[in-house]
Amino acid sequence: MLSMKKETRKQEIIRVASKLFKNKGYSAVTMRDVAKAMDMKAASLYNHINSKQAILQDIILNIAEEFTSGMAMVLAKDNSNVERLNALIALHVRIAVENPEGLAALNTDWMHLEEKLDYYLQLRNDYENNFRNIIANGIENNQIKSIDVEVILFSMLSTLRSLYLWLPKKGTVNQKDLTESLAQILIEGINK
Amino acid sequence: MLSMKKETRKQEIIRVASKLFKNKGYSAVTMRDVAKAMDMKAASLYNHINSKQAILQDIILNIAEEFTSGMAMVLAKDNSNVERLNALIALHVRIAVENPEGLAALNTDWMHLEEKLDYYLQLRNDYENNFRNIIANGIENNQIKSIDVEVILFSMLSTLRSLYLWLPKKGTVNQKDLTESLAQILIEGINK
DNA sequence: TCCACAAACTAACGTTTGTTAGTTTGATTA
DNA sequence: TAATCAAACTAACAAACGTTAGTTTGTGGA
Repeated sequence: MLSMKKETRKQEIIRVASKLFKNKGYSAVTMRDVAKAMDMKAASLYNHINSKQAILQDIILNIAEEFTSGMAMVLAKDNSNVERLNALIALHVRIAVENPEGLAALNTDWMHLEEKLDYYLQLRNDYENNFRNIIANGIENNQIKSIDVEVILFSMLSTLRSLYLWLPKKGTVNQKDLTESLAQILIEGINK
Repeated sequence: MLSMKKETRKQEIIRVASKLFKNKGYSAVTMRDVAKAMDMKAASLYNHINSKQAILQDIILNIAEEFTSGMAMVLAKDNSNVERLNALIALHVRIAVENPEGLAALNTDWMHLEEKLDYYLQLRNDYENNFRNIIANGIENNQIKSIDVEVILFSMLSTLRSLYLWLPKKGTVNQKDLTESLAQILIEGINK
């Protein structure tokens, strides 16, 4: 009976809210907007959630922690640096396919986290440091071209972090194909 | 006496506002925030600008039109497709260095354009189509690897559009070096 | 049948929002 | 000196904001 649980009303509100957040951003979405999308009155939302801010925290921190544990699994395996980069590409694709709306909130509304802002920034910073170390290690060991580490890092992260933006356009995505195409482009380049 | 004009009060407000928009987003910035940053009262802003919305339009449309004319210049020259991609990388770097705050508004707040939204989307769509055609042409002529055109397009655009995010971290940037590193990564890849 | 409880409701609150109207100030020009 | 004008001000507005309090409704178990 694994994963047969029905979505609670709270989870439903958070899911609907994250869809609205994706379109207009956290600040431009009102509790009355969320309520209308749920077909109820704004005050009724508070039977299920504590505050607007709590919705944002739930959305963003769940994903941030998913990235953190994903990175931990990548580092746990004894793979080459390039294989690790491939695994990270797959991680980003998987999360983007599963929850593009949540990723939108994470990418564009993280600065509206209040009490949890520092915690989020810590997770993001740790993640970037781990990513950076893999690239730097690859350069040291002559597996990756000797280009500015920061430029490589942010070039890869920019693409991977923007996946949520154009992934929905493609209807049902073949996750494996997309991962392979991205790996090809990000690692081997496009020049023939 | 070229380019000796002093910044008008209106331009100053728009510049200050775009800096605030970059940090918190258009919706989360109030006219009183802008006023405080200008060291005046909110009502006084209206001696110089017509509305909050007009500020956003000024910021975004100026940049969008700069991309449009930049693309036109790239297409005007009789270059190879790969050379054209290089020129577009240089275009994005140049605009990002000149006006990272404005680019932030364009990338994250374009959906809050009201009357001008359709016009903006038309410019963006045209730009993407031109970019896409260059890549498709390169594949047809065997200059670019035969990978899904959409994946290549959005991989490149994601990186170029995110430049404003991490460019300020690097202090004074050597525009030429950055352009070359990016071209290397985006076109030749990072694998050795 | 009665009770409990989840989940909706109405009504209202204090605050903040973008914006307008009318006024004052201080420097430049006639 | 008097007139002009850009650019600031004070005061206020109606609307929208997140949220709270207290109440009603409908369903399932004792």
